[in-house]
Amino acid sequence: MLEVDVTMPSATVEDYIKHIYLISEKRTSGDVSMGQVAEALGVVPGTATTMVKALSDAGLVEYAPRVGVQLTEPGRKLALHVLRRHRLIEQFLVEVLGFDWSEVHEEAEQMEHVVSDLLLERIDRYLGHPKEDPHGDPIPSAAGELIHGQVETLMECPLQTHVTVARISDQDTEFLNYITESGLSPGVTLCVKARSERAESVELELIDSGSSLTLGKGAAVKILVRL
Amino acid sequence: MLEVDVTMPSATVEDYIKHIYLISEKRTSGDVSMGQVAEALGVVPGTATTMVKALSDAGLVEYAPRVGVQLTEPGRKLALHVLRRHRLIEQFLVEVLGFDWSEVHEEAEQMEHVVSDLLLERIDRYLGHPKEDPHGDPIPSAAGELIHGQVETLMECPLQTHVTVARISDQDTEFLNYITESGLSPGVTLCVKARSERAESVELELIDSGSSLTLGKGAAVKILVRL
DNA sequence: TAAGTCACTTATTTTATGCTAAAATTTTCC
DNA sequence: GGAAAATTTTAGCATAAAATAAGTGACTTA
Repeated sequence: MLEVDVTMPSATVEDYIKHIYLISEKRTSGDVSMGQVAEALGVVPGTATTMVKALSDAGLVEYAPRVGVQLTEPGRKLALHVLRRHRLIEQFLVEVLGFDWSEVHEEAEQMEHVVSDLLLERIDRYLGHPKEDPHGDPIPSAAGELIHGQVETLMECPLQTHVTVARISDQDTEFLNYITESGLSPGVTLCVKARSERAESVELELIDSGSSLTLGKGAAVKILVRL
Repeated sequence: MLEVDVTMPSATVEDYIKHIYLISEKRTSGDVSMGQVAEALGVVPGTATTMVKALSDAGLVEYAPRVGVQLTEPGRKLALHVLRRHRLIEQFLVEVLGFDWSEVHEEAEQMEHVVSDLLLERIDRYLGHPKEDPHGDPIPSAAGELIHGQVETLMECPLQTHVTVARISDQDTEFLNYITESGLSPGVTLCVKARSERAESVELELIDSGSSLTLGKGAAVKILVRL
């Protein structure tokens, strides 16, 4: 039986926890499915099930068979700690060593599992305690708190600016299906081209796909984005 | 049977090769014994034998049973590459992030196995291509060359200055035994307090042990030190 | 020169992590 | 209600590196 040591998590364990966190960040519902975990980690579903059960035994996640997985408080702490390492390293590589932001991910992916807390705090201090990494993602604090960039609805956010879908504040399946079909899933980057208060509509451009669409006010206020 | 992949050496393989290099640096004879390897790596002799045979199959070392092990050219290249990573990282931690030289070893020990060549060269450039690490050890070049700090005999080196024993230029067992018993092994730090050309002798103080001893010219010229 | 000792080698196991493949089981969706 | 999709289970494999313990060889010592 697979066992996980919480006091000295392996790189693999850290990666599982990190990805579970990142996936649940993008979701309205609390539970992350095994399929999503497996895909994120690049393993077959059976492998993910085994590992997640081990993580559950270690107290890092709560796991409900056939429902999904969710971080416990210790798990969330670990995830944020790994993310802090990753993002501070990326920021350091870009700011200090002149890397391009597109080059740093792989490097940070390796280093995040070996840098000590001491080194991390030195890096943090050197950078002047940055709040965001080169991709604009927030850097969790040493205490394990993450200040989300401020979130606005599509009716309030600035025009002609790249924003990222953060959350859909509606649980209705029909609506969520429509959102998914329109390509407005959390994490997608878009730009509000125009907004008409009179017509109660916003015109969007999806950056990744290049497509455009128009949304009514009722829908637009349910879509939260961050800058 | 244990196998070693030369194209992507594991941290363990890198550590074995590094230690074999470091041990043979300190020795006059070319061969490193399994006992020394085992002790340096903190494993039982049987483990060292198995690993060294695998390293031999991979072409990184030449191994003669019951005689010892010696790096091949590819092995030496790898050793110097690992050492370059280790020492540049140490230098970076001290110079840029304000670490104390006594704190950096453990950290570098971990990082030396994950930093990419790209990152390493950025670090090197940032530091202005340093020749030595915080401990005074030479940093091998990217091409795999190591410029030894200049070496002088105990009859030529400056007085009242801390120097490190680099090499004993004599193969005689008796003499080497005497050197060892006197505490003058390579790596030991000492200071030449006085030198008398007339009496053909030098008076030494061993920094680590605090003890003193006097050597005749004949012996002193065989002991090479670096600043 | 025989006996003993110490270092080393060999062969075998053990431990630790993770992974796959494929069958069995649930859920979900028409 | 039955097919399809997702998930879990079972069994086993792979890899990397370590330990154990018995056997070998070579120097030492009397």
